[in-house]
Amino acid sequence: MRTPEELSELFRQRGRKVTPQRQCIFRVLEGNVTHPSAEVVYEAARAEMPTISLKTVYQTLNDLAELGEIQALDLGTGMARFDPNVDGAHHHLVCHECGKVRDLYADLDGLTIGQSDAQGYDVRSAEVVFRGRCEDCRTAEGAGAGASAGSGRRASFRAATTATE
Amino acid sequence: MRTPEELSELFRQRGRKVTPQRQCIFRVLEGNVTHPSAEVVYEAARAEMPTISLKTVYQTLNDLAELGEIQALDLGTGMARFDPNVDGAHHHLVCHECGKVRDLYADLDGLTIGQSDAQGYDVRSAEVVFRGRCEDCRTAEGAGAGASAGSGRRASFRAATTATE
DNA sequence: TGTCAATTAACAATCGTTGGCAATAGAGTG
DNA sequence: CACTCTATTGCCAACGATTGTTAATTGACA
Repeated sequence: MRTPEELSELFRQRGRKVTPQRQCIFRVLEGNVTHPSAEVVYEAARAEMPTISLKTVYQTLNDLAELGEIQALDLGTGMARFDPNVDGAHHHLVCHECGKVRDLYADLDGLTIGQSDAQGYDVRSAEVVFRGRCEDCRTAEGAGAGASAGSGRRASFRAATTATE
Repeated sequence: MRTPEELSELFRQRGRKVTPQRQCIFRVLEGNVTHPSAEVVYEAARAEMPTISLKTVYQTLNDLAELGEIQALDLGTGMARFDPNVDGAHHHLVCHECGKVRDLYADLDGLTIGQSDAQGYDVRSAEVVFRGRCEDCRTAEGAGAGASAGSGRRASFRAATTATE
């Protein structure tokens, strides 16, 4: 996602008006690595601007997604998550317990399929979602029995991590 | 997913009763590669058993998912899709236009991450969802302009296909 | 045969999200 | 500055998928 200033310019170019509400949402999203839901963006925005409405938040998030400045993610957590990081080459680690999401910068050059394998699909994107329990959930609750240990998992591509909530 | 007979046996073992409704749903799912939604299962079941209720369908699908006999998928199509194929090693091609899903049997040995990359997550599963427009949607509507052609995509793993709806 | 789970119908309720509406505010343009 | 037209707000209704409730009935299994 671009900077709030650049976004303002972009909105103007597209005939959209640059309102304080929208600027507020731009700021909330700037550098946000928590993959927030609309509700979370709403709360954060209200901290600065108590009268902002949930409607406007949804509206603006959709506008941004339309412009390709953020990505709406369906990670199976029950609600849309919005990711200002549109750098493409990253995927997601999702905790099935608390819903926490972490970015996974992975060397997934291999993650494309040839036309012959695409079964006629015009493939535009490939998303990988890794699911498991995050460290917090593991240490917090499951103090006793530890069945897993992730025995045979192989590391087959390089990955670099990035924060999140 | 096992055969209806085996499922019946399994249900009895678990103290669940084997009702005609459940058996009907077992049959609907047997060999079903269409990744049906609950509603679709409901319709198919009603063909055989007109009085079956949607509630029972949801109940039974959840039971089967609990037992690991089917997998509930969230493919971003707005509703849960149920996959009797639990063979693990396959992923999905989703048409963002009509929602059609195709199995993609892919050689994705590479699709595991090492403990060091898992950021403390106890990773249990990795799903890959490829999104695009299916052949039907492409030929049907987009007769004229064809911008794409999927220029630079590389084929980097073998994939075998499987039917779907 | 008897018990207890399962089913049914009909309906309310949930949750995330979108829509309508009327009134007001305010951004952009001239 | 003034005008216009979009945006915002508040409030509430509605959506679609799913789950819950209730009470009455059915039927599987021991």
